[in-house]
Amino acid sequence: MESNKFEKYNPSVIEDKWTFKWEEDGIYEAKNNIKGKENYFALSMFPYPSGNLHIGHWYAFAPADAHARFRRMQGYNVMHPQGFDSFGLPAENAAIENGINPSKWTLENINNFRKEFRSMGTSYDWSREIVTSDPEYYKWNQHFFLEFYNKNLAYRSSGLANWCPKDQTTLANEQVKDGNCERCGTDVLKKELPQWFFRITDYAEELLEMDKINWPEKIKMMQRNWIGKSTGVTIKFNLNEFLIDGYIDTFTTRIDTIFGVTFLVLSPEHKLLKSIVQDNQRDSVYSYIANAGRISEIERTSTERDKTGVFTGAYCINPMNDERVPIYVGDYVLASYGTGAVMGVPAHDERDYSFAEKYGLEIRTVVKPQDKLNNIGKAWIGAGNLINSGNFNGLENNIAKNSIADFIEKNKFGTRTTTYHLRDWLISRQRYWGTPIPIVYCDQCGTVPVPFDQLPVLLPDNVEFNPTGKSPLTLNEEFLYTTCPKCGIEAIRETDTMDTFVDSSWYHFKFMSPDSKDVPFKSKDLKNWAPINQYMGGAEHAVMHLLYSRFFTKALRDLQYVSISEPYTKLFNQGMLIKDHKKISKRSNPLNPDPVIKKYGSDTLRSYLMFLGPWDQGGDWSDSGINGIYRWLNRVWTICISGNKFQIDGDEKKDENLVIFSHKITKKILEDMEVFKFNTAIATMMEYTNYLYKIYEESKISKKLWSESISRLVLHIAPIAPYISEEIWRRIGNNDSVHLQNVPKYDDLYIISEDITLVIQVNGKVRDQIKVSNAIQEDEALRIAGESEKVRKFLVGKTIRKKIYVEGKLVNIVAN
RNA sequence: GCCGAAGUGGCGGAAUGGCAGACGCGAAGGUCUCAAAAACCUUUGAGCUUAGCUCGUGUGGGUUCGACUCCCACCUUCGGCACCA
Repeated sequence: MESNKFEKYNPSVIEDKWTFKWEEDGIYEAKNNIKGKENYFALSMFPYPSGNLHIGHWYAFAPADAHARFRRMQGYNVMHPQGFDSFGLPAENAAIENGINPSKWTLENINNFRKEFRSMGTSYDWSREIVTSDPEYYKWNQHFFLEFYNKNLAYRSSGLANWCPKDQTTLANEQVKDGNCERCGTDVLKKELPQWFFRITDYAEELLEMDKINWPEKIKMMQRNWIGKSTGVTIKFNLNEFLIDGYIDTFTTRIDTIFGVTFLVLSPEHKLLKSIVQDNQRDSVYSYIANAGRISEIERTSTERDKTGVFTGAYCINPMNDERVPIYVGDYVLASYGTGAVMGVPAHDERDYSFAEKYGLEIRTVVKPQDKLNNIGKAWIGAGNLINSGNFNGLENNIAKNSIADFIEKNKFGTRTTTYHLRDWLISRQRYWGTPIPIVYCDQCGTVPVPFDQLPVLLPDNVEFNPTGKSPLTLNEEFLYTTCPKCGIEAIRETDTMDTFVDSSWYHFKFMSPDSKDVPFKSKDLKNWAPINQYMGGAEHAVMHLLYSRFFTKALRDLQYVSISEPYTKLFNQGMLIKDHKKISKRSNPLNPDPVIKKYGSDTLRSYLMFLGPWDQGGDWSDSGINGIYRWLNRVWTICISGNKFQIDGDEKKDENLVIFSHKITKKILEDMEVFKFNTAIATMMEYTNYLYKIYEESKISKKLWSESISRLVLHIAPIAPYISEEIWRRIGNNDSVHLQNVPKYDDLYIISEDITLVIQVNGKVRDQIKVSNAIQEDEALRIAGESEKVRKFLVGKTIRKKIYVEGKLVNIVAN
């Protein structure tokens, strides 16, 4: 046994110690202002407290924390807060299944999460914590709801809503994926219900403006597609023959094909349908409508399904040529888009084509295909010149679009129109665990908003959970019955609660002003912190949370609560962590961090997750790979802790090489950390460790340089592995936390070395490498290259055609 | 069907016009040990007539002195959207 054997790296001891100490010293609590420092708000999308943190959570939060720590060490005054998006279905489902109180269940989970977040080594400022199910928080949801209501940004409307039969609630359009409930995957149905909406469509145009935000192009594209702007013409088809002063509006982007209309199709929900249907068709039309209401959304919108429809017996008039056009009902036409009615142009629209083919309707070509082969057996949707189109014959169809639109507007047949795929945000949920909507219904006064000074409308505690499709709050008489704020007679409350995406639409502002009680946030705080400098989270929120948040910010701006238009200046989306080719999830592919932490410690787990690959592309977990990181941290520990065996004066050449290398790795690491390339930053730290390890074994370096190099290494590691770096930092003689230090510096003077390696190629293949001075000139380089024996070998019997010189890098001799 | 991203050793990945495979895992051999583990050292893309050479970044073409990198076409995988008129 060695007598002077140094202490071994023991993660569990040092990690517990520093978690406690950091908390005690409050080193991560953000001051609103620090002289000479720029504020920096780094935010991870806050979690739903679902039980315990799994490694998927670690993958989302640990690299984000490392980046915030890096910014702090760059000298920013960083705020990196955390909170809990704690309203939502799982709590209520747990209550239904196991009889646990949702509030209790939620608070227990939050306690787990807090504890586990601490053991992750996060630098969160817990003094700003947010819990959305806390009345102190959700009263502001109600407050904003009322402000929206007063500004006509919130309204109640009856109509067909997306209905999830399993979760027993309505859903917003954004929360239906492929016709399934985004949460549970159940087929979504349509249900007629009065529901509350936020008028997000008022902001459709502004939401399309994304030039000023630094977000991944992918997310911007998804939002653009979701908003789905299209421009065209709404044109009226006269119904006088059947309905006095009646007409049907249809929206089209292809007004150039107006002369090709041979039928009209109304959606089964179209409001004029029942007034125009003729007696001999009434039975079949009514049974068709009834049937359309029964089938699920996925079935109805499946592109594979045959187009079906029924003739109504009625006709309308095409204003452009006064032709009589038969009107059908067909469920391939959606009530929710455009006007809920389409003009059928089978020759130039694939859907209309298959409908016409099925029902034997005329297919009239009005745009002549440039390539005649393309007109066989399907619709021609390409460009061409107009035929069969009256005065517009011969025009190129894209030009005709304009001319016909002008003509239509001049003759008042219709108007140019812009439509959007985006629908208003349905926020009513027929569930308990959410923010009560602050509205009272009075027989005398109608819909009455709860006055601001009566907020919050508290969510009652004792409620029967009985998922019947009615909000559980309807069963709580104490909640349900109230008096009208206006006239004082008995009235009932709105019993639906708000979509939990309302909670997360403005939470970032509350972090800036956590103590504000009388107003949601103080303008001074907003001035200090808004907008968020760096937002980090998954791409699954592209058209939900991230869209709602942008809308909310703009609405709050127009209500003069905030002065910014975009909440998140920069956005980074991490990829997905997979294991065995499957997504890691609590149920199907679990990966529990506890045994990993027990065996290796938090630092190793954090570092490994960042080392797996580029954060934005996701990672592939392997149980054996983590060994490498653990070995690395042990090596770091060894070279830093194991005492002073170095000479006062080192070897001059070795010292110089180490200095050069040190500055090089710092440059590389700083560049990589800046843009979230943790994997290559760690690889560089490993290279540096390996280099130092060799020196450590030889012991031939000056003492001063050695200790500088060790410090440099520890400072670089600090954001990635906060515990081991803190422990080493203190042990090598520092009194302040490593996390309050500045990142190491580099100087290009050291990086540009005097010698460079000149690569010499013959016909593009490397044949020699020669060390030369970095001041070398072209003619000198070419001469040296030509003299190389290795190069000459490949030039025998050949004629040199060309010589290429890339400054300071390479010579290529072309010969044949 | 449409839009987007990606495809590199046994594996995760690096290199974005100039030495392909950094860094790590795994594997093989060695040192230490009674032994094992750990640790450390060496080797590790394939092939060949092995001081060296040839081939090699999904497939096929192209641009270039030079291509993983740029252009065209295709294949595969993964995301998103999908009867949006």
